[in-house]
Amino acid sequence: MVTRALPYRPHNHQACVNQALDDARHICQQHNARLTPTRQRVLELIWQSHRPLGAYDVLAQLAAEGQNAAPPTVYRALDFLQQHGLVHRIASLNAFVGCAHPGKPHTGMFLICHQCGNVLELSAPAVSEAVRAAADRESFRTDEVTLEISGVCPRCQAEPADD
Amino acid sequence: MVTRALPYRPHNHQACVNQALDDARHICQQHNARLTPTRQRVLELIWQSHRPLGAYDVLAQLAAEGQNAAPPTVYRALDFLQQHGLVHRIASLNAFVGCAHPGKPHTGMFLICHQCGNVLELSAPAVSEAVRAAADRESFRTDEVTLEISGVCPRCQAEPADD
DNA sequence: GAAAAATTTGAAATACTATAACATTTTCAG
DNA sequence: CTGAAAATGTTATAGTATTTCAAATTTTTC
Ligand SMILES: [Zn+2]
Ligand SMILES: [Zn+2]
Ligand SMILES: [Zn+2]
Ligand SMILES: [Zn+2]
Repeated sequence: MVTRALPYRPHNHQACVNQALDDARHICQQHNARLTPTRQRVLELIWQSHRPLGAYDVLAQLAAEGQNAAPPTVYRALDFLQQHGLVHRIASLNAFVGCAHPGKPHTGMFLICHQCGNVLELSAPAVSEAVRAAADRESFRTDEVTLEISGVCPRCQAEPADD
Repeated sequence: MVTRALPYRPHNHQACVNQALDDARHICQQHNARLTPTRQRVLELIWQSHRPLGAYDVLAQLAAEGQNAAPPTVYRALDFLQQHGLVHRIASLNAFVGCAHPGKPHTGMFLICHQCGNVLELSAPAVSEAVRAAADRESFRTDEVTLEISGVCPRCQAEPADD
């Protein structure tokens, strides 16, 4: 298992980006999918930090770079990246974040710090198991799980809390 | 504990509505909050079924009844109802559903059938516990949990599945 | 009960998020 | 090369939510 940096701790983030791009190239090759320049650029923009980015934020940055971009440009790229498990959509924020465990099957659980905005994606088998069990008990067939925890990360808890 | 009807089974739904209104009156009294006519009407509209309703659906129905209503009218009422734990927002649907356990503290877990659209709100202590434990392990302070399961309810699994 | 304060509602505009529809270009297999 | 498939460009529009300021209503205080 690859150890990943904690989003809210200072770290060599360029390593995160490089890893994400490597993973993406790998996965797209496996899937016979094309990581076109736009798709790759959107992925890079999403990975510029561990904070979820809105589609229109991505759009603004693409436009600033002189790219001919309209909303569908971004949404298509994001759809593609989601489909191949490279980014996740955070429903409670209407925003997108890079997947921390691409390739591995996982049901994401997101710890969202509403102070610093960073998101940590956990894979918590015990939680997934409990969710599955609860759904089973109702004879409910689970297709997708949205699990987003909003709160305060350790780093922000320690800080003076300016607001 | 009060037993509630299962959303996707035929039941005397008027009882659900009456219960919800009774609960609302009770809770608002306890909170020294005013269940004004608009707020009550919005709650009734939300409770017209166990399917989440979009804010603009509520708006359309209010308008059809001749009420002078604009988007803020509805969003204000929904905010109020959420604040007092009478309705929940389903982030993955941008829609609102009546709370099945008003008054009792609970972290909702929603089983959303994407075939019939009905939502069952579970209180699953084992899941809540697992979520809390996973967050604790990361020293993350949990404020809000969004847990939405999309899938197929027992009734729709049994049916021929027309689509 | 009247005046002041607080809460709620009305109304218009606007911001933000996402998709539809169709034309054009690029890629790739045969 | 050529035709089919995939990806992108472009314009318009749909859907969701908030900002702002004014007016009305309810509650509190005197
Ligand atoms: Zn990083
Ligand atoms: Zn933080
Ligand atoms: Zn019912
Ligand atoms: Zn169903």
